[in-house]
Amino acid sequence: MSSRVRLRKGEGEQLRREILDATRDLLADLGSMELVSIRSIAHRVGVSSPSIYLHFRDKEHLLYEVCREVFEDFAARLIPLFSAEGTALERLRLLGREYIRWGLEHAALYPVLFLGEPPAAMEAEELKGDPGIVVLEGLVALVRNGIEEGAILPGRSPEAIAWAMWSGAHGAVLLLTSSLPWIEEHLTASDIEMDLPDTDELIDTVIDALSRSFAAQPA
Amino acid sequence: MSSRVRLRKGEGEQLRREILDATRDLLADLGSMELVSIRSIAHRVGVSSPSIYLHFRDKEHLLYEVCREVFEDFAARLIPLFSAEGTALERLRLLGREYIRWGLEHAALYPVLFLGEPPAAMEAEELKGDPGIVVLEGLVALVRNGIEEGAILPGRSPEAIAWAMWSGAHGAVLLLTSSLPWIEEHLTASDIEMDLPDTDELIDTVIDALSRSFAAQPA
DNA sequence: AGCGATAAGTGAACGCTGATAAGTTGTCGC
DNA sequence: GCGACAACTTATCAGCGTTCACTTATCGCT
Repeated sequence: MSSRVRLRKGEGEQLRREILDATRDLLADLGSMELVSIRSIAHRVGVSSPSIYLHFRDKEHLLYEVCREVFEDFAARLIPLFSAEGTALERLRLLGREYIRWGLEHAALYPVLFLGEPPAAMEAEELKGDPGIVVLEGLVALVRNGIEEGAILPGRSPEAIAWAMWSGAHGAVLLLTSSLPWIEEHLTASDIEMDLPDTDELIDTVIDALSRSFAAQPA
Repeated sequence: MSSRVRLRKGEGEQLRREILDATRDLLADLGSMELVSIRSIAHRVGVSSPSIYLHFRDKEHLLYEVCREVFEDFAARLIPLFSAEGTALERLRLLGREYIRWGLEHAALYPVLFLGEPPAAMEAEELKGDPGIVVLEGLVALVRNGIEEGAILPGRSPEAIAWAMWSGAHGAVLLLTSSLPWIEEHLTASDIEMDLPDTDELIDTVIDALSRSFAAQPA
């Protein structure tokens, strides 16, 4: 309850920014959309809860906007790799690694970004420049490129190959951030004997598996 | 509000079963734990909401119990495949396919089962026979087996390979059930041009990618 | 048959949530 | 200095998970 001073007459947009920042921070702290309440956001900003609704239609839109901003960072990290050096396959490996790394760094936000869907009341226009879609398009293009230049085996559609790679990276991020931690914890609590994979080795294995199997010539 | 008749004195456990069934059905209908309220469960069973608490400590435990029952079905479908015919690699392929198929069939429950964690107040003992853990152990054992019999390339730990395969299947199920549907819908709504993968081809591609890349001899 | 014990279930309430409507207050242009 | 409007608050609503105190029906026992 920072007891903000009321903004001057044309400066209402500043509150919008403060709300977005506070929401992003709370989301990263608590790791789940449900735990972030409108009231807690308002409290952190130092404002009453209905003030949120002066700038966002509802909680869903606010969270989507936050996600979209974080997605911009995601896109900024991945898009340069589309034109990195090396063969298309090497660029795919880089991309996969960076994707997983980014996902692990943003463990709390990743599920919100990649498992939820955009608000139902979202107009198609707003979704147009969605950074996630842009990266996906780039990935498919990169695979298509790899097939054309002979680095990737033909036979499968570029979309299937791209989505298969996405599947591997997506699954790895989610297993590492959501399943592995509690399995690890509960194994030590009970007396079940079970070895768990090393994070880095799992990442290497996923990347290797996906890239090797599509490579035109065995590495 | 079916206005149930009150059960006789030793028959209280029947309500427990009715609650579990109603919860499973509601969960499959609505596809999210948050949308299933204690009150809606109670209403469907025809009982007042505090009655739920006569049989379950809280919502989390109730949902975990439902998940655990569904997990039993999951385990029942997968465990036979551990001892199916063919090489370890062929069994892994079967397993991967069945895993994804099961996930797609239980699209609403899959995220609840595989993304949430068990209740914090769960005692280690209760988690002991968790069917998910059993299947995971079987998967690792199968990979270890495959390495020993020379069907799977050594060099990576069995845990890393097993979890890499899990990653691919996990990611494929989640992408197919959560991302692909709304991407598809929003693409047609806006005028973005983008091809999407065919479901069956994506599954084939993921399974092929993961199994081929670990195979000792190229298929 | 009647009574005490207990299982089965309910009604009302608490503090939380997202959201809305109506009201207040500060600030700007004229 | 006054009207208009932007910025923001207070009060409120319905619904959520959960708890407590209460009722009611059934059982075993004398």
